Amino acid sequence: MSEPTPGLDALPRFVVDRTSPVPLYYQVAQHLEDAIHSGAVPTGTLFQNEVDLAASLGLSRPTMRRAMQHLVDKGLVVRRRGIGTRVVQPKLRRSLELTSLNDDLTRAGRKPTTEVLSFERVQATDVVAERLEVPEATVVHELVRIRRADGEPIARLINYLPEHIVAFDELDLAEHGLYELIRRQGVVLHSATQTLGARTATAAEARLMSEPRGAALVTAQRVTYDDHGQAVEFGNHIYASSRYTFEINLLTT
Amino acid sequence: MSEPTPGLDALPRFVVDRTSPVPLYYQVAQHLEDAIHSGAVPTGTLFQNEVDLAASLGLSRPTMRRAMQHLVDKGLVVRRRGIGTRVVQPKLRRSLELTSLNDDLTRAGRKPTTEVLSFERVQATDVVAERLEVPEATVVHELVRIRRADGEPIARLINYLPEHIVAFDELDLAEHGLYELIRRQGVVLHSATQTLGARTATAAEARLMSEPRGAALVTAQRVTYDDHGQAVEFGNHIYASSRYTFEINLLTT
DNA sequence: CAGTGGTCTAGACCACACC
DNA sequence: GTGTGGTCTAGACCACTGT
Repeated sequence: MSEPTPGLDALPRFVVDRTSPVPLYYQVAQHLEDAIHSGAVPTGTLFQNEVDLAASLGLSRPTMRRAMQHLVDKGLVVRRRGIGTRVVQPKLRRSLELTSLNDDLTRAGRKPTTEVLSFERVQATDVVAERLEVPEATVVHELVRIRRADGEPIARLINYLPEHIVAFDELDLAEHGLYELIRRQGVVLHSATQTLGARTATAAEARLMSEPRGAALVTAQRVTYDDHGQAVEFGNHIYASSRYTFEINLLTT
Repeated sequence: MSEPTPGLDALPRFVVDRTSPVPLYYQVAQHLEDAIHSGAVPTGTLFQNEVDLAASLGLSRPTMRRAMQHLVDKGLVVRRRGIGTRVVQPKLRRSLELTSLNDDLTRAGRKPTTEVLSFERVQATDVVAERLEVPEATVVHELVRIRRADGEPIARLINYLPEHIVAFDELDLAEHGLYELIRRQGVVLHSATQTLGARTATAAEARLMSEPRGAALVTAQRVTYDDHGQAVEFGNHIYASSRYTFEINLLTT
């Protein structure tokens, strides 16, 4: 078995900034990540061992290890006892994140627009109450939006939120992602669980999404929780499958 | 703001086994995780501070911290400087993993069966070649399977694998998950990228999946990489949306 | 054997939250 | 203030890999 790139690694000059509030391990990790993504350290490269690397940067070994571990968690390198640290395919830019569709589209260089179809207070149905973990018939906010990219309909988003979460209005919603607005109120988002499926569009949905009759839609149901384990949002969404797919990257740790 | 469960935490008697090959931090993390999942340490509980906890277990603080960090990574607790470590809703049993459909079904208590429709060596089409990162028209293995649960068709799985990966036969495939067979050959799976979408079934597909004509199918395309960044598998799958959905749990860190 | 990463220790100082 | 977690150090010993 021949090594893809057996070369030892001489990292470009780099010194940490000990006056910066940014942790040293993070400065190092960031630097190495940039070097990998820029192609300066190609796939297959074997790093110097961590002891020498720590010494040459004037850091302790635990700090150096922490930087390395950060890269492992991101899937950028693989470490093996007795072998070393090797750069792997930098394919996974980011692991799965809790992103809003808004951000996804912006990142893809498209211009998302949002139309708020309705924004009302309603009594929670049994399904909504169960997901949000509130008593049935509790008053919650229901908001329905259409998200378009370059004018084309991408998704119809229906969200339910507990009353106390909502401190914004239609105007804010048309301009900002829902998560951004929630976070802005000091809510710390912690986790989410999402279910993806498919079904055929009803006639009304097809019209709304500019799709042919009977078109296949991607469906998504998502519940988001804050760091107290409280459900802060339940979403029930449909996506035009001809214009949007979900990408999921994962590590096999 | 009143605390959900203000009680300090008195952990049940527990001593680490210093003769075990299992790392101490892992023993501690496992013990705490069990305590959380069993309900012995309910949601909202505030842990003792890590210094005392370390002392009471006869461990150093870094080791205790490492155990804690493990729980944070799993989404079981939240830590805040100046506040403490709090148990959150243990909803996320496991984050997103690279599981085979086989395992998913077995875990759900259903009986998966696999029928191998074909298992041949073919020349890679341009799409397949691109995903597997091999030259066009390279010979690869193509295998087509139907996965059923309790007799009902759930998915049609089409996979392409580089020739050197395949050291198993149809019989193995009918009994074991594909990933299991790949791993058994010493291949270390590292990461995968998956795209989920939807489309309507063709007449043949509808028949195969016991679905009505024009039914919506969930589509999935997945490429799996080993720890050298080599693509080891490309899958192009369809799922009966009436019988299967994808569940995705994620942390917002 | 020599070289690698994996684990663990016993301290230190700092930033932040709450009283 | 006091108490919490966050960072960092300078060592030590071990387990695994390859020669």
